[in-house]
Parts: sequence; C-alpha cells; structure tokens
Amino acid sequence: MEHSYKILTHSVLFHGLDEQSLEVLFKDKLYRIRHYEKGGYIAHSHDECKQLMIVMKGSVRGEMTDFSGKTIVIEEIKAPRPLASGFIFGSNNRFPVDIIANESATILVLPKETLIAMMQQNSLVLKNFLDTVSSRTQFLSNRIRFLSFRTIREKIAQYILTLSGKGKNTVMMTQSQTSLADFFGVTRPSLARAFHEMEQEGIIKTERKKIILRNKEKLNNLLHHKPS
Amino acid sequence: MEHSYKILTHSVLFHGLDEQSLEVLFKDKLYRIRHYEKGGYIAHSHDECKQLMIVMKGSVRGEMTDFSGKTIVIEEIKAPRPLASGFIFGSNNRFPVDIIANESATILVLPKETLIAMMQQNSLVLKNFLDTVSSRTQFLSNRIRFLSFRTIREKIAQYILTLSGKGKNTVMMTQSQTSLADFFGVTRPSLARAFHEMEQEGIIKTERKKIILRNKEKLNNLLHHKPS
DNA sequence: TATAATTTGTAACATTTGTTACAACTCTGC
DNA sequence: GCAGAGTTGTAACAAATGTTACAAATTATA
Repeated sequence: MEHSYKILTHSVLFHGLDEQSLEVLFKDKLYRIRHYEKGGYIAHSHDECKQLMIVMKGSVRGEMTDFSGKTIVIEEIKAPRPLASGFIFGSNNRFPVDIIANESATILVLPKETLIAMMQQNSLVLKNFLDTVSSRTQFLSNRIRFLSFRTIREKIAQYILTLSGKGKNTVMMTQSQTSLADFFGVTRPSLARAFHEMEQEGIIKTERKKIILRNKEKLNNLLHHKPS
Repeated sequence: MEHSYKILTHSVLFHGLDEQSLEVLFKDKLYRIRHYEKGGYIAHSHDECKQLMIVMKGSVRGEMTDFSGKTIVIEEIKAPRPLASGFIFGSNNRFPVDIIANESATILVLPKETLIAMMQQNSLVLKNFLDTVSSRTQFLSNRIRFLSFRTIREKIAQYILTLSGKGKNTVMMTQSQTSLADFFGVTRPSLARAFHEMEQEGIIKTERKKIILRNKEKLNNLLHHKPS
C-alpha cells in the first residue's frame, strides 16, 4: 500500500493531503485493493453500492444495459478518480450502471464505514468528498436545464448567453459541435442546421469554434417565448 | 431557539437526533435565524451559496428568471426542509435559482463552517447531509435517463418495465398523466397519444391509472432499437 | 508532408412531437 | 346529488427534429 499513497494524493478525495497524512488516515482502517483484467465486471447495475471505489491504475467504464441487452457506454473513469460517489449514500444507493474494466485496472475499495470515519477524522477529506458529490449534482442540474428546453435554438441561445456574460460579443466553444449536440440531447446535423439558420437570420455568425453575437436582442427573444 | 429544536428533529438534516443532542450540537456554534415576508427574496440566482438554509416555518419557492425576465417556478420547499443543499459545496457553489418566500417564512441559516463542524461532531448529521445531497444526485440522474430517450414510447417502455419488475404484468401509475408528461419533458396530449397508440398495437392496455402489460416482448423491442 | 481520422456543412425526406381546442370523465367538498 | 376543479381522451394541423448520405474542411499522426 505504501507506494500507492503518492497516487492517492492526486485523487480528488485526498487532494491536499500529503503522504504522511494519508498513512495516518489509513492506519487501522478497513480497505481492500482489487485487481481486474480487461473486460472484468467491477459492479453490476442495481447492485447495492456500499463502498467507495477509487480507480488507482487503468480505467473503467460505466455501461448501461437496456432491457434488450444492448449496451451503451455512459462514461469513462480514469485513475485516480472515484466512481459512483453519488450512489453510496442516499435513498437509492445502487449502481445505476454496470462498471467494467476498460483495461487492466486496480481499484481501492473503502467500505462506507471507513469513508465515514475518514471524513470525521479529517475535514479536508470531508470537504473533498462533499465537493465531488456536489459538483456532480451541479453538473446534472445544469444538464437538465438544457435538456428541458423545447427547441434547439433555445438551447443554443441559453448556451451562448451564459458563456458570453455581460459585455462580450464573441464566444469560443470549448467542445466540438458533435459533443455539444450530445450534451443537448439532439443529433449533430440538427444542431448544425439550427446554427446555420440563426446565422441566416443575422442573429449570430460562426467561424468554426468562434461564435460572434450579431443581434443580442433576437437571441434574448428566443428565450422570451419559452414554454415549460 | 430552544423551542425550535422540536421542529428541527423533523428536518432531514437532524433526523434521528433528540432535542438534547441538538442543544449540544448548537452550543457554541454560529448560526442565524431570519424571517421573511411573503414575496421577499431569500437568495438571488448566481449568489454565492456559502451557508445551509433550512426552512423552519412557512414555505419558499425556487424561481428561474430567464434572460427575458420571464419567471418559471421550479420547486416549492416547505418546512422543515433544507434548500439548495447540493450547492454549498462543489466547484460552482452558487444558487441556480432565485429563492423567494411563498408566505411568511422563518429560515435557519448555518454557515458552511458550522455545518462542517456539526458533521464532524455527529456522524448522524454527516450521514443525513450526505443522504440529502446524494438522493438529489440520484433523482437528477434518473430524470436525465428519461429525458435522454429520443421518443415518448421509449420513455414509456422504460418507465413501465422499471416499475413492473420481474413477474408483474400490471403497473399502477403513482402520478397523474400530466405530471408524468412533465417528468418526461413532453406535452400531455403527446403522452396520451403515445399511450393510445401502444394500446392500439396491443402492447399495453390502460385503465386510468392502471397499466396492463399485454406484450412484454414488443415493449422490450421499443428499447431495442434505441439510439444514443 | 502525406495520409488517416475526425469534424463539419448540407440536403431531401420521414417521423415525431407540439399546438390548440373541446368533450368526457373523475373526484372533492358542500 | 351537484357544482366546479382537475384530469384524461381525442383530433387536425403546424412545426421541429431525426435519418441518411455524401462532400468538404480540419486536425492528428505516421
């Protein structure tokens, strides 16, 4: 274990602690280290989630299997990140997805009790864990905002206006159009079409990843007539 | 404050503690109690969220103001529930909505430091808070699953199959069709139409709030050809 | 630099959903 | 038993998005 502390100092949960603090923290605590080969199942969807797992080496993926057996990759988690941290506590603490090793992977397993003890012993661990779970909430909450808009133009308007802040008239997209379409829950061609239409109407002008606001008022109006 | 402990024992954060434990817990801690009249602003959207607020009397609502000034009520929070508990920690700890008093309301304000101290002092408080935040994550996560399905029929299929579990062939809807439509992010008539079509095709049969599964295989197939 | 892989632009057509409006039904309190 | 509020059934038409396919542009990589 000793040689692993260095890795853990880079983990979000133990961020800010040095190796000595970690040694103190792990003393007399229950934990396990598990190895998985590529393709191995680390957890099954609907399994009870009563321990925190941190990927220490390699990477794992979350997969959803629908009722037909078709699988969809939801997310990839690389070392040294925790997985399913939002599902250890709460009223429905079960894995929402299957967790499978993407490659040979090493996982640190902390039972719920150990996690609680660590959080009470060290306020930094407590804050780190709360930050992790809360950031997730905030991400999901933001995502839902976008998914809830009826039309693609509304999503675009909200997206641009949020990024542009007050004075600015240009916005740089941080992600590809493809992944933005994914975030919005629409298809890529549809998103491209919407951008194009808005450009035709003189609302915006796009230059690859750069978006220039030409008519902020019209952009506002798109949200104006919003339902829901 | 003393007479308030009884109310707090019913709050999710202090659930399981008796009045004496609360007295010990609040001793030497910083906190405030604030009163708001109907319509008063308790917090503004984008304000920094650095304290936990618990509604002790009355009720408040979360409102979103879009760029045009139109407001949408997101949620109502009644006593004795905490508000915005998922936004105190995390990387973007700002209120996502405006918080406004629905009626005359009393709010207990716990600074972040007080909250941390209480969680470290009492493991029940720690667990309760983590349960609150995590339940939120789980709710949002589930909501996103439904919003991500392309078609209404897919949402319905997922909904019914999840509720029906293994053997059962009937499902009772716990909410009105109207609020289900809301949860799905679709309009009510569209949802009704989808139900009707599926009934025509012999997949299900609806009797008001009761849904009878007539062809589980076809229901599975709806998810089978799922994109995304 | 050449080549492959990824991203983006664009179009025609099919599908799905929204909109609006009204009638029928159910439930509650009086 | 009845009035009124809320919920559900239904339909015609409009609007938005998905699907598919291919070319062009860009970026990564050998």
